[in-house]
Amino acid sequence: MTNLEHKSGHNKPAQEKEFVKEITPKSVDYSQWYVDVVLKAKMMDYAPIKGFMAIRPSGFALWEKIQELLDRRFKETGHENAYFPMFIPHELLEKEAEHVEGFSPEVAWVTKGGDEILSEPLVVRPTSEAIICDFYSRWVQSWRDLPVLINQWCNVVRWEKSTRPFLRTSEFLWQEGHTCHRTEEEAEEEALKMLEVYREFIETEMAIPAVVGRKTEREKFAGALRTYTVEALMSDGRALQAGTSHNLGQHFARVFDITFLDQDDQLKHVWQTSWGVSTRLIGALIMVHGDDRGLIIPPRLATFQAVIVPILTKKDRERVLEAVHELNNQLKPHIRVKLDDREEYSPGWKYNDWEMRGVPLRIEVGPKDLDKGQVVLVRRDNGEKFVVPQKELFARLPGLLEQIQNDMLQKALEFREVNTRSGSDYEEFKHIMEEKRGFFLASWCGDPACEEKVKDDTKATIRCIVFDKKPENEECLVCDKKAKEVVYFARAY
RNA sequence: CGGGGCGUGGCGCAGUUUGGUAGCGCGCUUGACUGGGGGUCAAGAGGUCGAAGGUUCAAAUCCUUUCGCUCCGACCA
Repeated sequence: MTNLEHKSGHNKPAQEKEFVKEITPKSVDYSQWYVDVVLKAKMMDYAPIKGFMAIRPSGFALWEKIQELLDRRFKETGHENAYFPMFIPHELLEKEAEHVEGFSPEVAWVTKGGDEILSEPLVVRPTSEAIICDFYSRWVQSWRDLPVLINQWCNVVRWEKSTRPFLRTSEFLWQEGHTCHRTEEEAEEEALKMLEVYREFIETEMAIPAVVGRKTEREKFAGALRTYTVEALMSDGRALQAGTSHNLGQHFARVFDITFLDQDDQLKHVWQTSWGVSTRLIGALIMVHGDDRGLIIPPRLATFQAVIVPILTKKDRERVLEAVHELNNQLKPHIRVKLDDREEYSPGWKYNDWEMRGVPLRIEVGPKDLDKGQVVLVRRDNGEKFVVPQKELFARLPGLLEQIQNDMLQKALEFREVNTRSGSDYEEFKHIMEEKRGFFLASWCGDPACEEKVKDDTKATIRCIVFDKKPENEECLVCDKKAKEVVYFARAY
């Protein structure tokens, strides 16, 4: 009941007491820390329905930023946005056998419209392959109609048994790209291209280093030929699937009859891909960068990159206010800045509040600073505090924000490297999965039985099969057969 | 779906063992003094104790049923 002691404010070191007391320290209870952060930073609130949530403005702003930055990349790679219905006739979902088997346990049903019982029950989309393929079967006739490169931003519903804010909710927001191609090679290229878009986005904008690879049969998308994945390591040593890209092959094209007449006068099925990332990315952001004081948002993704906190004393109130308003106006064209000139909160209160919300940089301006022609800067990521002459501020800010972004990535990268281990000793592996977690790079024979055994023994799963890397004459980590693949193991969310 | 924890002012909790006038902290309101790391003082507002049924002179407290949340597992973005 350490947790309760903490919450009621007892038995805490004096040092900690100075800071945000509503947040349970990571070291005490990681899950509780996560929940405290999302609630206290006003990212979300629980809905009156299990597994559902409201995404509050400060959480949604992150999603908007993610949308903006990703959507730009989708457009650059030739994709267009569209929108498809939220409801899918059940018979459509049923067409692809593997697909329906994978999703039927978690679909939500609509059986009534008003007072009338529907003759054809509908399901709320858990993903849109089925309904989109139904459209594509009509839209695609000729090789001239290919490729189809469409994306949609929407919500989906999966009736989950256990849910956690952002990481797994029954309804979540995402984007799903759905493409059709003339050849297998082209589809494969598309699937890998979008995987790389995700990886690059997550690393560049979110400052989260990610490993990419292919999913095993056990872990792949229901109905896909191959599934590729972007995996990130959270600060508790568990892996999180941050994005997926599927080569669907012709599985859906066959059952939905998506055909085109090729130049050689042959009627052929298209080759398809689908790929997506969700609001789960927000969960990843929190768990990769956050600390005991709350969120830390990388500057490129931050709604506010810097917050100006004036120190308003009775005597100097007017001139400080005037100065910060001017500073705010000067900075506005160049960085996303917020002036917190509320007078009903003390500066110290604001420091804690903005730190909890993860604003990358704080700019303090008080009477002493005005006298000396300077401002005080405090970095959220490492707490570093330094004085900058006001004249230099303008020139230094962009570089400083970039520095913070880089340092955050570097820190996450180092964490991942320290927590990526490898070896061939199964006992050691079990021990590491139990004690330290993190990624474990090892060789695997390809037998699902070994994969299953690992899961039973350690709760870890194969997160992905590493691209272009084959074991050299090694045995499988689990059995004594010859290894075929190099894989990352980890306990996952 | 299994196992644990929890439902009491907006939030966090005490009170339940042993039935007897609903309490504390934070937040909120008003005012004054304050203001460089969650300020101080004063005066206030706010609760059918998750719901239903039962036992009793009397139920937050005992009994039965039920609903919800949450954590951990099994299943999944």
